[in-house]
Amino acid sequence: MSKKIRVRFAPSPTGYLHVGSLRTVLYDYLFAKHNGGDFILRIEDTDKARYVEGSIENLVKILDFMGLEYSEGVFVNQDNKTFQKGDFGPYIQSLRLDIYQKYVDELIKNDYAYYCFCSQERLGKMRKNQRLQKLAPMYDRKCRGLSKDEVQKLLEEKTPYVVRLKVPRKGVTEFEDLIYGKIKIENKTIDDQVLMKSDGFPTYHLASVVDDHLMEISHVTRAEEWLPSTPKHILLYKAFGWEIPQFAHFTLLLNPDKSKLSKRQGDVKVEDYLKKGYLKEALLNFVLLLGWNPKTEEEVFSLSEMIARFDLSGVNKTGAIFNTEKLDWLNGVYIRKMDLSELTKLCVPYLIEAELLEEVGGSKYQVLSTGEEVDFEYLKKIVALEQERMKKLSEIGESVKFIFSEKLDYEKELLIWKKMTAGDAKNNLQLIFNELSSIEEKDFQSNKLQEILDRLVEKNNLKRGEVLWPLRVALTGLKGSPSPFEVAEVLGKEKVLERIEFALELLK
RNA sequence: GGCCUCAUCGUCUAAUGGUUAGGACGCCAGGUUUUCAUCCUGGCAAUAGGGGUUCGAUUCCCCUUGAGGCUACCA
Repeated sequence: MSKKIRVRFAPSPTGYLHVGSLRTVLYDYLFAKHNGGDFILRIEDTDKARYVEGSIENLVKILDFMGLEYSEGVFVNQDNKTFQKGDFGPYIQSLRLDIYQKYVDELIKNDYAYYCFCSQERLGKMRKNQRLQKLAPMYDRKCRGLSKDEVQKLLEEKTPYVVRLKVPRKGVTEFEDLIYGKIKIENKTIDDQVLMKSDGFPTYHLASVVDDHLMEISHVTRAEEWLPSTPKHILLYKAFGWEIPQFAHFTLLLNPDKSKLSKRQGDVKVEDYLKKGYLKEALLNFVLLLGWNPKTEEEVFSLSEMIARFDLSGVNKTGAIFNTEKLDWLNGVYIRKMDLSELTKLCVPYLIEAELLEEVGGSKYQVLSTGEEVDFEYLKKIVALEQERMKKLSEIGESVKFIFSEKLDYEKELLIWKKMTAGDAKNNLQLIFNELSSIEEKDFQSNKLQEILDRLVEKNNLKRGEVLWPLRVALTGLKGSPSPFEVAEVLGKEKVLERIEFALELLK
């Protein structure tokens, strides 16, 4: 019977969720769920200076929105206050200071760690010199040789100190990474890492090892940047006499110039992408594929399909450039697949933001340009016009603006199709106008209008384009748009006739 | 500088000793369509370089080159 798989996502509350972290959480989550394990959220806030107010709440909210549900960790209640749950105490490191203190004392007692009283100033000078001499900057271990009495004296004098790991000077530390394979590092190249800072907070290294052990994490999963410090962690597990968990390091997401994905070269916040109108499904699916493949040619996966299919053997060792071209395509795929009501719900905020509508309550909306009141059902029809061509939700305002306009603005030449003359266009529009005038409002439906106009084309021995192009332009004012039948249905008889009259006027 | 890691089309990737090096996005061309989009068909496009090992290397080994990460009392 193998040990229960327990995986944690352990972000620092520095303000927002990075898209790279989104991929890491996704992999964490999928790995845990695929193996029937536990998925846990732990907040690593051991750096007071970098803490950003509200970021824990924000993080929890976004994981929740993404559907990446965890069973232990930090939850946010309705008053927006955090609380913890689980068998292993608080999952916020700043609330666990006494625990780390206890373990650090144990380390010192057993001679695996030591007090260091060196000032930051001395350390800085030391490193500068090392650099000048082309040496690797490393702590020179000055305090490692302090006698018990000396330490005692300095402690009594209240000299500020940190606690450092006593790294063996000989030997090799190695481990088997689940993604990278065997990693070997000579101990002499490992620095005597600070474990406890002078403010009484642990460093990442200590806190994560202690917590991963205490929370019974079976697989330590994190980004590649942690690969070089893993031997330090192994040394800690050994010093404590603890079982060493499995490690899996995931590659970084990259800028187009292949450096670590950063703010300077584009958006990195998950919320930025959500705001732009990317669907969570598309975003998840996209980051999934940035470093994992199913070994088949499938590419579109729902969350539950991902859980069923994900395994570490499909995870790559090469960092992937975060290039959103494919994300745009995937987003379109998901938009087209989406239920129309759902899609419309998501589009409404963008229509409001584009200042086309205003919510008046009771799922009624007011059209700002005309003052008309419309309902949700009507908005569904409008969204349906664009469902096939939309790449991002944020495009909806611009692309359906023509529906809401009181008066279209276009060049009259646009009404003329191919080799037609202005006169032809005018005649044809007149024919259409006459025909549509005689139709009842209730028959203003896409398929009926299509029949009627097809008949009109045939009767007058015209080409379809000679009728449909001028009509479409008259109704939309656009070079590219949905078909005139669909637009006419949405617009209704009165507006259709108005717009045709307006076009006829232009062609005079 | 030291340590660690990585290297297939522009991008995401498949192929772990034998394939015309496959797919997807993007791009180009054609078809469908009144237009745009969708959809369909086709095309362009890659094993960083050099040595080995082998009958045979994208694949295994070495070197070079390139790229990235780490090198904090940040995570």
